[in-house]
Amino acid sequence: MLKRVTLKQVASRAGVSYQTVSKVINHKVHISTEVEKRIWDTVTEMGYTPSYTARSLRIQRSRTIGYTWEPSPADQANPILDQFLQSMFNTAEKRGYYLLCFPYLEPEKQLDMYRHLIDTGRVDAFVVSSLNYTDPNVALLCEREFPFVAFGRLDGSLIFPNIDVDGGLGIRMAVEHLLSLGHRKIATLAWPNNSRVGDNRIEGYFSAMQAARIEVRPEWVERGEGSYEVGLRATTTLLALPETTRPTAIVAMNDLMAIGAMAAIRNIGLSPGKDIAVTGFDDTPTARFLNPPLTSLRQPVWEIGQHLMERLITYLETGHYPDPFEELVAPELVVRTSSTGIEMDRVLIEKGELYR
Amino acid sequence: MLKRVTLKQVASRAGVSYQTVSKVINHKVHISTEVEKRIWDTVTEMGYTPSYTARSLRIQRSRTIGYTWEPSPADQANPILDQFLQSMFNTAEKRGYYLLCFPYLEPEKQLDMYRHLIDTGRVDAFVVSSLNYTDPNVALLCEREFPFVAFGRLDGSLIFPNIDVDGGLGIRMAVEHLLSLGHRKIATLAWPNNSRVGDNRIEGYFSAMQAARIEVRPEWVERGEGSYEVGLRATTTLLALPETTRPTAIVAMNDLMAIGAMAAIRNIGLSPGKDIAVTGFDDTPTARFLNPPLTSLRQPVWEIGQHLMERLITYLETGHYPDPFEELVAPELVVRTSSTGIEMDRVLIEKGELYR
DNA sequence: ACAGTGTAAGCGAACGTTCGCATAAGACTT
DNA sequence: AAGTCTTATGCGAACGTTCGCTTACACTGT
Repeated sequence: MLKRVTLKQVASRAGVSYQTVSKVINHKVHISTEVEKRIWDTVTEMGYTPSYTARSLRIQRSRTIGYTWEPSPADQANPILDQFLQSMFNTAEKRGYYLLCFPYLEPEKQLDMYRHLIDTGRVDAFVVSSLNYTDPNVALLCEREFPFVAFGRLDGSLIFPNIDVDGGLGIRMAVEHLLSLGHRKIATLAWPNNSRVGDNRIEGYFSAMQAARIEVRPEWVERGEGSYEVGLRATTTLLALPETTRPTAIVAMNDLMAIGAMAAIRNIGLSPGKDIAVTGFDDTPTARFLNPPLTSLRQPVWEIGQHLMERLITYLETGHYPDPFEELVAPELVVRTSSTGIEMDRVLIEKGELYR
Repeated sequence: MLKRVTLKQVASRAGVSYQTVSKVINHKVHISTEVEKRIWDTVTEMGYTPSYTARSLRIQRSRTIGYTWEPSPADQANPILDQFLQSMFNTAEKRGYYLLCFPYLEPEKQLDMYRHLIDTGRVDAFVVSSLNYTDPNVALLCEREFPFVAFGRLDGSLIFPNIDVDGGLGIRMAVEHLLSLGHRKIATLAWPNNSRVGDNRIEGYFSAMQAARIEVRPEWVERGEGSYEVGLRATTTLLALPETTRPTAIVAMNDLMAIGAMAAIRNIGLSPGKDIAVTGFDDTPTARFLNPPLTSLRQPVWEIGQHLMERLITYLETGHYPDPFEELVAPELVVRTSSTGIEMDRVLIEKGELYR
């Protein structure tokens, strides 16, 4: 807080010009080993650390990357936030970068926020997530040609480097899993139309059903905003269908709707997993501990954060993005009792095998 | 990315010296209204934004606050992270500050990380959380007299501004709630000794029991590292006690152990909430959706983040902390079926009253 | 002995601000 | 009308780096 050792002080102590010290520190020049050693010794002896700000001013870079994300509603934890952030911090730090986090605001204010961070030179680039079709922030960054990478793609005219989870594939995996268990009447709890992620996921449901030559009945597709309540209500409706069309399995587009679905199943005296199969999406940490444990789809969050960050920093340092420019990764289907009815989790816990 | 408008450019266009422009922008001086208007006009016309880096270099402040936190294990979401971060971003941004987030590393490396951020002048202050008795980072900051505030207190010799949740009070509230329901044989699932937070919480159990003149039997106190498995095993042990000492209620120090406890109760054919009452701590978002919904203690996270940030920034700007220097806030007991046995949640859901 | 070559280190300038002091001009005192 | 006080603006310097150019010097080859 008090003192700050500067290049000049080090230089005068070491008996050289301060510019020479700078060059030694940055390995910019060949220098007599004797002087070099003397300089390094004084540096450590005096505890010199270059001023981040002064360096930034000179090189015109902040070595800082901006990130913001949409906060979860209070009743709903963000299952991947912690890991995603940590993976980005870690990979960024290894290359000398840090993340500047800023609040998530209403659209117009948010745009100003981005502008401000760009114009003040506070960040060199952004990471952007939870995109939707017409994301004004992405448009701004593209228009300004400001560097960024995205978690999530957008199939409009804008092109930018991104990594996305193949939600369609994930749901297809879930449906195929249910088909392999013998289910034929499979319903889905989907998001409203026109959400980028939602459309992608439900596409997997339709394509898997089509591949199995099962006609999807319109009443099997329930839509809503992804909450517990929607899952509960929609499933209650589904279960009231006549015997011939009543689904025996439910594929939810997120865990919370799946949890609601299980509650609805229990409400009418049936047993989730045994009587009606349920799957979710996200593999919320508590999914394992639900009753019954929930079959869900897990995203390779750590890898995504790491790859995004590596690509972004490579771009900042070299001026071009490494391949692949766009990457689509598969989620992993985590099978638990809610779809199979077999309580293997508990068995394994008792045998002490599940959590070595 | 390409151009940057500087003070000098604005000045020459406005026909004044660049220093004058600076003064006008910073409201540092009284100036003829005519010139002032001309300057402001050119500023907006040219889209000038002061360079954050240059300003920082000059004023020797970064207006940046550092924060890191211990990542949750993969099977356990951090229930308050999102909200805590957002509350800090928001209050910081309102006063022109941003948060720099950095990775959580092993102790020695972490100390270097803190040192580095201080010595390079990258941050003006820190927010520190999840303290334990001998936190080397806190010791470093105290020794260097570097500004910081903490989420959590430490009752050693170090004094620093902090806000903490009164975990002891929370547990006392939970125990008193159970007592009021008629329970007398109340067990607890506690953390290992010598964790700052754990010791504080269990103290509430002992004091509430003592106040009710109930002798705590040693076998009622189970300890472990706060996981689902510990909750499951410890509760299985508790339920195997002879009728006379077998607890009718279980107070867990976090939600995950409570979830394990409920599983153990179900394992022996009993019903959590009806036969054995269970309470947790943290009010994980999914707590509401468990079967039965879990009674838990909620921390006023948003207020904590906001107050911490406000106090820290006030210190940075004025040089002294506003009162109170230390603040202890009460958690809120959220009563649900796992302790009462009455399924009011479902009733209310059906009546549409719970989630207006 | 002298030009040519290579290397070690220094020098001045610049990055874009803010800050304190100097100065000019006008207004006010005496 | 000369001196003092305000007020509005300008000026130089500094914050702590990095970068490109120049200088100094020793070493080679003829």
